[in-house]
Amino acid sequence: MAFLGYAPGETEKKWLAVWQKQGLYRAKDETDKPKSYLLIEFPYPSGERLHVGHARSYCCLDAVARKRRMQGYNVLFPIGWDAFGLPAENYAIKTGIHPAVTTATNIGNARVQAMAWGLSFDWEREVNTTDPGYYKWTQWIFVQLFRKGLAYKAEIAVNWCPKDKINLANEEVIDGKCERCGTETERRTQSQWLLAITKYADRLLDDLKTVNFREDIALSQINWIGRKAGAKLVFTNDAIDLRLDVFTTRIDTVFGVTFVAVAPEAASNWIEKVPKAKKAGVEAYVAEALNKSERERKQKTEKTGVDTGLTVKNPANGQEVPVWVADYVMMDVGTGAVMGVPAHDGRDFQFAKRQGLPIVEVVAGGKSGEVYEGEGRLVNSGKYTGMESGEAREKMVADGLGEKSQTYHLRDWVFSRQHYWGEPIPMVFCEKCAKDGISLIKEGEVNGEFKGMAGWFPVSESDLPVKLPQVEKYQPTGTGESPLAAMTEWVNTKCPVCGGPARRETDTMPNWAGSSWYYLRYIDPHNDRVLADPAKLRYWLPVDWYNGGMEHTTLHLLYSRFWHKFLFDLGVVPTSEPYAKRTSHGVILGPDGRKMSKSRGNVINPDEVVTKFGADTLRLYEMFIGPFDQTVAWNWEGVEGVHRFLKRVWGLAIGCQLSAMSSPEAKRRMAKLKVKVEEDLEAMKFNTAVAAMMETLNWWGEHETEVGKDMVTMWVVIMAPIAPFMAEEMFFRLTGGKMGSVHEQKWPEVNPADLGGGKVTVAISVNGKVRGKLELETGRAKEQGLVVSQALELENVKKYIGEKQYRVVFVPGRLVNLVVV
RNA sequence: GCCGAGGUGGCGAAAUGGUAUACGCAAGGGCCUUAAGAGCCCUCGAGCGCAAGUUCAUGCGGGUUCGAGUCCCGCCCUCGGCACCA
Repeated sequence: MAFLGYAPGETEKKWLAVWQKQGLYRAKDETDKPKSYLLIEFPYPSGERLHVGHARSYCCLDAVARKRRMQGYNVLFPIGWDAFGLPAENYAIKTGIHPAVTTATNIGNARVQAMAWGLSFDWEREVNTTDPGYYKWTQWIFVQLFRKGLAYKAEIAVNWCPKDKINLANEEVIDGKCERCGTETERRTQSQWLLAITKYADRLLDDLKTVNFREDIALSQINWIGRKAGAKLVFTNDAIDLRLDVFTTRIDTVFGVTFVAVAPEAASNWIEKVPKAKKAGVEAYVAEALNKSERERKQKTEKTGVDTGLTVKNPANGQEVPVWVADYVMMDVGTGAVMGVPAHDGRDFQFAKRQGLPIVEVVAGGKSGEVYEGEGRLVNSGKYTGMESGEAREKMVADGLGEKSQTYHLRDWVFSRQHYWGEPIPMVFCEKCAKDGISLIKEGEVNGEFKGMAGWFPVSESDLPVKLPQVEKYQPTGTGESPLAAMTEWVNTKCPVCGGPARRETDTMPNWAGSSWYYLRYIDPHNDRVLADPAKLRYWLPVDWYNGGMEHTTLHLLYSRFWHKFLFDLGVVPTSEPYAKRTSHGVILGPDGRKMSKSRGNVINPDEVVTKFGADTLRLYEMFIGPFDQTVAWNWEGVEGVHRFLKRVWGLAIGCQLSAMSSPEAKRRMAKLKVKVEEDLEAMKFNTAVAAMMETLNWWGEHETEVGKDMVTMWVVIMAPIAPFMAEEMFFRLTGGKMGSVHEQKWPEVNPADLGGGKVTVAISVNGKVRGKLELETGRAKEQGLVVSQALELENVKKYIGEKQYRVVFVPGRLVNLVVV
C-alpha cells in the first residue's frame, strides 16, 4: 500500500491560493438563500499571535460554516481585529514605536496564520476597531448615548496604582494589585464617564428568555445582573431635617432594627448635622476608611464604626435608633445605608456585638445568642406578630411601611480610561456654558438625581471621527490623566455652543467599546454614511450563532447586548437582541495540565503543528482534543494520532485502485456517517464527529474492496468541512477537476433506505444481566416472538431460566430481558 | 459563604433509562527492514478459570426501575467565577 504522496505543505499552499482567487467564501447580501450568520469573537492582535485557543473556536465554527454553505445557506463568517488595548501602548512606552505600527504588523501576522489554517472567513469584510472609519461609529454611538442621558460623568472611586501612576480599570486589578507591576492599588475618586447600563437591567434580564444561550451562560448573566426584590424604607429625623434611605430584602425584620449604618462615602452629605462632640471622631473615621485600599476595605475583618450621635425614627414602630458610620456598608450597594437588624443578619450581628448595640429578635426559629437569617413566624412585631416572613413582607409594603423596590448587582459601566490607545471620547467641555447652566440633556435623570451635564457637548456628528492625535510620549502623565491631556493644541478647541474656548475630553474609551458592536459592522463594513445599511441589517440580523470564551459572559456579552438594545430603541437595528444563540469553548491548557504561559514555557504554537503536520491535522486535532466546552490539556501524541488518521485516509482513497461499485454495507456506513457528522457539528460534538470518521475508516480498512469510487467521493465530501485541504485535493484527483471545488458541492442527501438493512446485535439478558447475544437482520430483530424463541435456545440462557416462569421485556432491535418471576 | 462545571480503564474520553469503556493515546507482542523510522497485524478495566464462562467495577451512601454512568435524596473531592450585595 502506498502512503507516499500525502504532502500537506505543498497541497495546502496550492489550494489556499486557488480559494482566494475564486473568492469561495464571500457572503452575498442577497436574499434568495436562507442566511446563516456565524460569529467568533474577534481577536486582539497581540505580538504573541493567535494561539491554540483561538484555533479551537475558529476551526470548529469554521467546520459548521463550511457544512452550512454546502447545505445551501448564504453564510456570513467574518473576522476582524479588536486592536485597541494596553499591550500595544505598553510596547510604545518601552520602545517609542507607535501602537498603530505594532498593531498593523500584528494584524498582518495573524491574518497569515488564520488563512493558513484554512478558515473560510470572508476577508472582504475585515474590520479593525482602531481604523478611524470604524471608530467614527463607536464614537457616534457614544454621542447618541449622551444625548439620551445614558452617558454621564460622576465622581467615583478608581483604582490608582502609585507605582505606575495611572488609574486602573477594575479588570486591570487582580486581587487588589496592579496587573502590571503587582503594587497594591489605592482608592481615589475621580470624575469618570459612566454608561447607565443599569437602566437596561430589567430588559437585559427578561429578554434572556427570547434567546438561546447555553444554560450556564444565561445563568451567569442572570446572577451578574443580580436583581433582587425588596423594599425601600425611609428613616428620618425631622428636627434636624435628616433623611436616610435604606434598601432591604427583609422588611419583615424591620421591628428588629436597633441602628442604621451608613457608608463612609455618604456621610459627607450630612456631616454638618453631627453634634460637635462627635464630629471630629466621625471625620477621622471617614477619612481613615476612605484611605483604606480596596482590598483592606473588603476584607471581612472586625466590623468597625463610629457613632454619630444622631438618631432617626424607625418607620415601623417610631423608635429612635442611633446612626452609625461603618465601613462594612458599601456606597455602591443598595442605597449606601443599611438598617441594622443584628438578630437576623450576620454582619449586623457582628457589628452590634462589637459596638455593644442591642439585639432584638423578631423572627422565631433561631437559637438564643446566635444570629438567625432564615424565615419564620414574626414575634415582637406589633400587629404583624404571628405572621410568616413572606406574608409580613407583603403586608408591610401594602401598609406603606416601605416602598416596593429592587436592587441589582449590576453597576453602571465605567467608561473612562486614562490611556492613549483607545477611542477618544468625542466630548467637549465649556466652562462658560457650564456656569450658565447650558445643557443638552433633557432626559438626564441619572442615579436618582438630575444631572444635566451642563457645559458638556458632543462633537458635532459631521466632525466625527475625533481622530486619535499623534503624541510624542505615551507615558502616563502621573496626574491620572491620559497622555492626550499633555497635547494642548489638540485639547484646546472651540465650544460648539457659544464659540468660546473649550477643552476636549482627554479620556479614551475602554476596550469593550469597539467590541460592543463589531458584528454590526461586518454586515456593511465599508459604509461611510451610516454604521450599517438598514436593509442589510434586516437581512443578516440576528447573529445566528456566536461562540466565544466563558470569560466574556458577563462583561462583553452584556455590554454588547446593552448597546444593541439601545440601538434598537433608536431604530438603528431591527432586532432587540444581537445574538440568537451563544456558546462557549473551553480553555486549552499546556501539556503539563497547567495554564499556558510564557514563564512556564508550556505555550503551544499552532503554527508549529501546521509546519510539522499541516493545517488539516491542526484542525482535526482541535476538534478531537475533547468536549468543545470543556477545559482540556494539549497532547502532542494526540496530534500524531489524528495525523496518522489523515495519512490512512490518503492511503486508502488515493493509494489504491478503486472499484466502480460499493457494497450495500459500505453505502449504509457512509450514510450513517453523513448523518452523524451533520448532527454532531450542529451539536458542537466535534470530537465525536471525528471519532465517527475514524470508526468508519477502520471498517473501510478491513473491507477495502467494498468501498468503490462513489462512496469514496461521498466520504471526501463529508470530510470537506473538517479537513478542507485534503478533501479538496482528493476531490480534484477523483473527479479530474471537472466538478469544481469540493467546497461548492452539495452536502450529501441520504434517503432512509440507505440507512436500513444490515445486521444488529441483540443483547439477551436474564434478570437484567446479559447472558448472550444474537446477530440478526435488522428487520427480524424487531420481531419479539422470533427473538425470544431464539434467545431461549441459547445454552447460557437455558441455564438461568430452566423451568422457571418468566416475563419478557422487549426493546426492538436492541435487547430482550427475561425476568424470572 | 454563594453560583456554575466536573469526578467512568494506565491517560484524553464515548454512551436517546437498554450490550459500560466507542474513538484516540500509551503499553506489550508479532510482521516488514541491514538498522532506525514509518507502516501493517494482534492483545489490552480488575479478579477467578485451561476454556465455556463468571464475579466485581462509572467519587461515596441510599432510593426508584425488569434494567441506572444516565433519574431522585443525602454526602465527599477537583476546577472555574463571584463575594461584607443589605
